[in-house]
Amino acid sequence: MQKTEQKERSHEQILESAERLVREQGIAGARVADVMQGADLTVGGFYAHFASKDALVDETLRRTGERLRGRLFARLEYEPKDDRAEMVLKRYLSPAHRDATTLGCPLPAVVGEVGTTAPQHQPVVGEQVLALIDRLAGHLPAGGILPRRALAIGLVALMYGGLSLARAVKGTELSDEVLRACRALGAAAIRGAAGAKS
Amino acid sequence: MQKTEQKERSHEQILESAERLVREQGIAGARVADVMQGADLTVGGFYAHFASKDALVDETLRRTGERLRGRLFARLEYEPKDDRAEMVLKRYLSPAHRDATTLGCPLPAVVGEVGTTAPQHQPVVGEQVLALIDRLAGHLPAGGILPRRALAIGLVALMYGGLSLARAVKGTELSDEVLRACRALGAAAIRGAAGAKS
DNA sequence: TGTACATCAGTGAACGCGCGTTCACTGATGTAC
DNA sequence: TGTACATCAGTGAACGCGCGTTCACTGATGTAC
Repeated sequence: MQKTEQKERSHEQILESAERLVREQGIAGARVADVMQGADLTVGGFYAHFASKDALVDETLRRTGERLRGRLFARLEYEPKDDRAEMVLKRYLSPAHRDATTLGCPLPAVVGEVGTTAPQHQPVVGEQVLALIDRLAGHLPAGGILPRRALAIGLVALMYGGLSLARAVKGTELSDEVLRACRALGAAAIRGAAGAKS
Repeated sequence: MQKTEQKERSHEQILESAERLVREQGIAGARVADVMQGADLTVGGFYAHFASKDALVDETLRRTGERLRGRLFARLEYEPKDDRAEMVLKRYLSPAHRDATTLGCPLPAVVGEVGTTAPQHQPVVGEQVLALIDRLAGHLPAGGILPRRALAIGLVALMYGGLSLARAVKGTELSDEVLRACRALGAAAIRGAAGAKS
């Protein structure tokens, strides 16, 4: 194996390890030494790949955001157009997504930190939230009770809020109840908007 | 001043300092030394008042939760019954509440941590979320498109999610937009439920 | 009433630990002649 | 083709710092006689 090739592989593995850890443990919880261990490397080598932990976290947030959107909006072409937004809602607010902490949406783990102790990541998180809103808006009906974009924003807040609360009280009855209630409220909002259209 | 009286005063001041810091900086960000400094005391005295930082945080979360509900549901008797839930929604999702980090809802600062690195506070957070849901449910119409409790849960997730996102992107256009969109979506859900009733 | 002692809230320095970051070094790979 | 040297990804120990917690001590307040 070539040297550069080897280094790119390591770089990739560091990022993948970071993606898992940030989703699971948040920003502060994803320690550099643990990230490197998860990539089968030792701490010292980290700074040959990234300028700082903050740089790694920013890159990681971009990638987890992209991957989330990829999974969330995948294979929608087989669904009727009017059902697609609700499909996304159901995927996001599923028990499977709540429990898949190493794979799912990173927002529940990081939004609170960005609002408090990690404001340096605000730009990236802003970008990712916007990207999610735009993508969802593309599957919503226009001319409903709410402007398309407003509905998309509200739904993203509902999804993020519901998933975060469900994860925070994971293991209790309330956790499943939160997911169900948010799916129902979101679906009603989407259908209400579609209904008001005709 | 009597000794016990003095100690009670200090205890109270420690708690008030912790309430401010936890809301502003989250659990990890509210350091024991800073909490004590905020109460005009030094670190060493802390353990005469609380068994551990975790114990302080639990107590703090109970108190900030109670205070939030007090403020959020205050003076509603002057509003028409049907407008009360919407009033609560507007108070929670106001720019003033977003900016009042030392006084407002503690959930945005702590829910993420409880879901990741601070699961020991799950029971208290669960209690507080439930209390908020119950209180809000009391102001919602029965017999709507969603059961009262489900609507209350969905609204709490929407409010928490909207406020958290608005705080995370504070200072950008998106921040105000999130608050507005969530208010609109929540209001539509409440009115929709009320409308379906008659 | 005054004096000696007991109590105890709070102090300040230290402890152990974990974190992000740095750096001298290693050893495998690639290059020059 | 073989040998000497250069490169560089990764190692592992150390650095400085900050955290939660502990503890010997202080000094003001309260009590006994």
